[in-house]
Amino acid sequence: MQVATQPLTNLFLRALYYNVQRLGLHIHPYLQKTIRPLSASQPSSCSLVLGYLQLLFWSRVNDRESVHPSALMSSIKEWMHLVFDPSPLGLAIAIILALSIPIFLHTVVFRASGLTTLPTILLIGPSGSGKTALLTLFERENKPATTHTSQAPLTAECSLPVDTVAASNKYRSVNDPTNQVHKKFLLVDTPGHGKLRHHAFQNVTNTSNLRGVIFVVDATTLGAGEEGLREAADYLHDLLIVMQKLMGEGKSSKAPKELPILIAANKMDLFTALPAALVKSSLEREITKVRVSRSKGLLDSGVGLGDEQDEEKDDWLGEMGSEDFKFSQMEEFDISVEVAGGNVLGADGASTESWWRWKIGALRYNIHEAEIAVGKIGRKPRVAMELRRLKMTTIDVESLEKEGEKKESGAQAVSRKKRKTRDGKRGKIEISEGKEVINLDGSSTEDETASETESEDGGPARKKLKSSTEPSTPSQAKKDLEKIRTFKVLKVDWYYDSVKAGKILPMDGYLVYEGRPVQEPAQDLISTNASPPSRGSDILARAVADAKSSPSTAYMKHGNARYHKPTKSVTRPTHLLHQTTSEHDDPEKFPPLPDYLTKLYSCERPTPLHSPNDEFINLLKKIKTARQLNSDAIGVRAYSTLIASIAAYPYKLTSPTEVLRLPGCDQKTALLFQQYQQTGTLAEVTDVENDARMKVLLDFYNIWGVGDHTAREFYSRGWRDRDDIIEYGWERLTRVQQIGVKYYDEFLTPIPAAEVEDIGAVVLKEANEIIPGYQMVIVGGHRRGKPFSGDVDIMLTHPDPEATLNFVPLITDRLEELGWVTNVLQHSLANSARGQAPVAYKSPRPSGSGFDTMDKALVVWRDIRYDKAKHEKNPNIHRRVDIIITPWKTAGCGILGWSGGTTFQRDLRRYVRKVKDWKFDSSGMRDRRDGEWLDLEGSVVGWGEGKLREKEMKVFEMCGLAWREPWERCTG
DNA sequence: CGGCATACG
DNA sequence: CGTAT
DNA sequence: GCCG
Repeated sequence: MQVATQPLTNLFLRALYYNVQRLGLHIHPYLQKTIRPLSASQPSSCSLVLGYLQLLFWSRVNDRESVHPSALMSSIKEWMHLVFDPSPLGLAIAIILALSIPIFLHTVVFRASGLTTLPTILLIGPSGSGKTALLTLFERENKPATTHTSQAPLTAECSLPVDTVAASNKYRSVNDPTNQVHKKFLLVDTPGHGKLRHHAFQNVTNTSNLRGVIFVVDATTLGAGEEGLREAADYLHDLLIVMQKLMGEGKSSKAPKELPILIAANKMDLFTALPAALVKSSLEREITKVRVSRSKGLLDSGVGLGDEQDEEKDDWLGEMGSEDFKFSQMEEFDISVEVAGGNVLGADGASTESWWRWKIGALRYNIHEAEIAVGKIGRKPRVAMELRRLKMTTIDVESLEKEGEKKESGAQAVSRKKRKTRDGKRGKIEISEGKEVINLDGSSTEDETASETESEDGGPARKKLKSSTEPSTPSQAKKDLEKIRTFKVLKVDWYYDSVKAGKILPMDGYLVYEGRPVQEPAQDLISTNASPPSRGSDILARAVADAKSSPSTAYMKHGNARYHKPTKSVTRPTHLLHQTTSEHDDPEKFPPLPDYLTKLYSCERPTPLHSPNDEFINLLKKIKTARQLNSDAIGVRAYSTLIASIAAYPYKLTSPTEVLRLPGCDQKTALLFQQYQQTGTLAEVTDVENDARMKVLLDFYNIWGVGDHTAREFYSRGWRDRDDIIEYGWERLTRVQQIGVKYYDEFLTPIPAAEVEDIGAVVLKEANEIIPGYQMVIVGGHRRGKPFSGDVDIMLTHPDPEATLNFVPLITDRLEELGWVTNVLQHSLANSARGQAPVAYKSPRPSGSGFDTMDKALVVWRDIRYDKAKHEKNPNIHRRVDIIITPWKTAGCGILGWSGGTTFQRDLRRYVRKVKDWKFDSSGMRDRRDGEWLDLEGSVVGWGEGKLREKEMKVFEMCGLAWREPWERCTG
């Protein structure tokens, strides 16, 4: 389908292009969706940027075919024929249409041209790398005369002739989007000599409309240990630092939104040249060295410890605390690094294709150049969301006006509220008593919003805008475009009507949103409910308050890309623990370390539910969650380990040195404790809690069915709260996610222990109604002694292996019929399946169906008992319940596997792997050497009272582990 | 410098 | 990729 | 982030 769409798309885009030309505009692409100009002579009064336009266009073409056979229609008639006449193609269109309805963005953007300076690309590199030759080559490849300025650095105005571009992308269609770029740009050569580097760096910071940097290196001089490599790495390191700082500053208007750098490995035609991949890795390795030596130099220069961290942070390239430098670390600062080989001179002529390709990418138009967007969307919050997704930050002029007129709770807040009530009304979630139904009805949000606009958001707000800023004649429209630097979103009808009229119409009546572009990376200026520091709720006020209250002062002072885009771990480099000699630090004075705390695996020690250091632990858990939301799985693992370790420590910690004794804890942990001891909190925790993005991610992450990945995914779509999900993404949620959203608050409500036991009793009773003789153990957090649980884990077992086989559907069906279970989120029956076809190549298991079932069902539960006199509907809240079925013979493993905290389980598995070379999971133990099932608990016979506990104890014993009560497995 | 628990839907 | 411990 |  994807393959088929491309050519069809272009047909329509070309039609659009034609019309835009008639209006005296010219088209440019956005998001790599575009078309090739039909004629070389383009009127350059305006340019047009398209975003996913084809969808809009398809639907509009269909909508309007009969409605107005306008200029638009007649002009694209030829393509309409092309497309619709052959029936297979017509069919394809219909299908595509159907599929694309739910897709959101329908934005066409264009801007007045001639306002901005030419985009610029800098040529930087050590002398002798071939920069000047490259510059000359690029000039030669460009037809128009180039002008040399005599001052150094050398500047050349180049242009990208369409032909050249197309030729360099032979494998691409001529209509390919990527051909649409700025056709003229400046190429600035900079001196390569070491002494003159600051010129180059000044260019980086001072050039307006800087689109990219080409760092030229001579690939023949980059062998390991060669001086050329060292010099190049040195230069590149400093250059990247400059770029990083520039990007980090963010708000200082000069900084581009992204700044790609191409490392052009020159002279690849020579056989002594290093391949591009090697150039990359050698440079990374060498920069790692440079980075270390630079930071050493700083350390030695003897600044105070406190300042030193900050100083260093500014001059440290890439990811804080990382051992190795990788170019990918620059992405955190929106700097993409590409290494590509080529040669300027050579027997077969120059080979610079990959460089051209990069350059085309760098010169592509983007939305930040745009001043007008048109689209199908008609309501402000929606516009705000689309702009968020495009990283286009603006401040609503309406809110600015309000600010000017002094307070009055902002219009934005009102419209926001309105939207929320509308959501309620829309009622995606319906309850039909008894059974609850998640309504999957996909009744197009799009159409709804489009038609609503007229009546709802239209009126007063728009008129107001019109009176203040709207021009009344087309020519004035253009003038105003150039005067007022605002970003406007218009309804697409403005475009169609303009086409119809054959001229640019005034924008009154079409304006959906108008905003002033903002430089700083403020995230939630337009629409948010995250972080409401000022209840006044005026957008601007909030923006300011945000900026003030936001991350800790250190953050702001060194304003760093990490603030808004912490993709990687963002820790500071580990410093040595500053040792002060006080009595508290005397190791002699520490309480004796219990022997179990010398053990590495948390399953080897008792870890109670509460520890004297709970406050510190809770802070560490927050860092752990932050690691999770920032996709740092290893960080999560590390924090889990050290949390489990501290949680097992029975004394109140008194000094950082004391922390160092604990397994899984080292310098970094000690420093954190020191900080906690001195300030009562942790800087990273404070930062995270003040981070609006993290708040949103956490809220999403708390939805059952949404993990960290999906949380980030939602965020990247521009969604900022669950209402956004419901309004813009409901149809795209999975069924369980919909349930998760629906019962969001209820699932987060703690379940008192008594209720947990009550639920367990109900499940056991019903199980015995089906097959008598069932036994039940409540596992999970409740078994560990938690007074409140997040969910209920019920484990059922039966002495008869036949009884537990495929029992899960029986019990869930029954509970569902009775009404206790309102939804089944998930069934697991794989162990049953595996039981039928066990590891065949080994000896048969001991009699019976050993590995038959360890099946489970994850369900939504609601108590069916309530006072019907008092309530019309069931007032009980929904609970998450896991029903787990284990066969008797592995019940000990099952209970063990479901009773410990996560870290306890992981460590148990690591332990049996290391000590016994076994593999544990809750359905049993296997030997890693032959895959054979091990009967650990077979020696426990009978099925009376206490036998299950005995079986569980037996498993500990067989593993060589001391028995730990369930409430000693609280590893967190 | 590699490894970090394990399984199922 | 989500869930469970 | 810590361990072997």
